[in-house]
Amino acid sequence: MSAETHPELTKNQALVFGSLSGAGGPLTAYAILDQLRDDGFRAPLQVYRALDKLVEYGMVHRLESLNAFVACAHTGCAAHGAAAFAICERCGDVSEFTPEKAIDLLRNWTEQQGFRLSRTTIELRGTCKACASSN
Amino acid sequence: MSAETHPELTKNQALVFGSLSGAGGPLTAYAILDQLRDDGFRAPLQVYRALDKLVEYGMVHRLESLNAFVACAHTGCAAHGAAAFAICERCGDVSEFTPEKAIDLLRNWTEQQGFRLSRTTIELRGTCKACASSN
DNA sequence: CCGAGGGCGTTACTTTATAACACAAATACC
DNA sequence: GGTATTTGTGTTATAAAGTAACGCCCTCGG
Ligand SMILES: [Zn+2]
Ligand SMILES: [Zn+2]
Ligand SMILES: [Zn+2]
Ligand SMILES: [Zn+2]
Repeated sequence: MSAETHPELTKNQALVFGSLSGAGGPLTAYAILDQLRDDGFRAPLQVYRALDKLVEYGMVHRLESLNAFVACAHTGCAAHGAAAFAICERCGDVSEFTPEKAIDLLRNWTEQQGFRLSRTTIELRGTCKACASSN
Repeated sequence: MSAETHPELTKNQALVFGSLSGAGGPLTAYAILDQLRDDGFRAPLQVYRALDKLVEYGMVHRLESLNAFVACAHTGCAAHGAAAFAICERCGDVSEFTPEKAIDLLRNWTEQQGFRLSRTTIELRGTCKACASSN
């Protein structure tokens, strides 16, 4: 897994990305730091610096409502400008999807307002199917 | 100003809401705290507790990508289940709007997934018209 | 060789948010 | 009225998330 079409990650970036990919879900910066203590990580900045780059490359998304980060589910999200996330408040599961039409509508609104859009955050909170049935 | 159709605010809730309404834009919890020192506020919890209720009542929205709070622009947002925000990264201006269609599309997606939606966060970052023209 | 830029490591710090405990006021119930 | 329950409150202390500032080491293009 992980056919890297990536811009040459540095060692720290690769470690952080590995940690996030392996997690199969969102992690906070401090959780990543703890995971990487054995690899020589000592301070939050080491994590944040790597995360900044990974987000810039579209390989990692920041979940604003969770103060956490998650590996992109699409092996490189640079393609689709924006993504959306459904976050289960029961089990913590996060599904990334790409609601193109909804995003188009939002972009249309911004254009009509003369607002120059640079980043779109869409996060849905609720209960996932599994958790809803195991009521 | 402010035709109160409100669920009987307590003193602290009213103070916090007043502070936010008067600001004409988003404030962090700590900024509110500073504004209310003279009214007897001493600790963040006093602000956060009031904010929790105000958000619950739909009178205040939390801007996740800003860690800040803003008074609802529609004199009671309980009506429309979800709102969206365009946030100018230059001047900090925030416009609240209600992209019903986009929200419907998102809700449809969740329903198809069996995801029970409870809260929707839509935040658009970019440059507002005024700031974009005064390049 | 040298200078610029990028990544790195470290210390210290700021900002944002909660836990825990105790008391007061309102509400509900008999 | 008296008593339980809930809701709001004030305070101290602490946790969690994010950044500033500094100096070092590379590497790349002169
Ligand atoms: Zn993605
Ligand atoms: Zn779940
Ligand atoms: Zn609103
Ligand atoms: Zn602006």
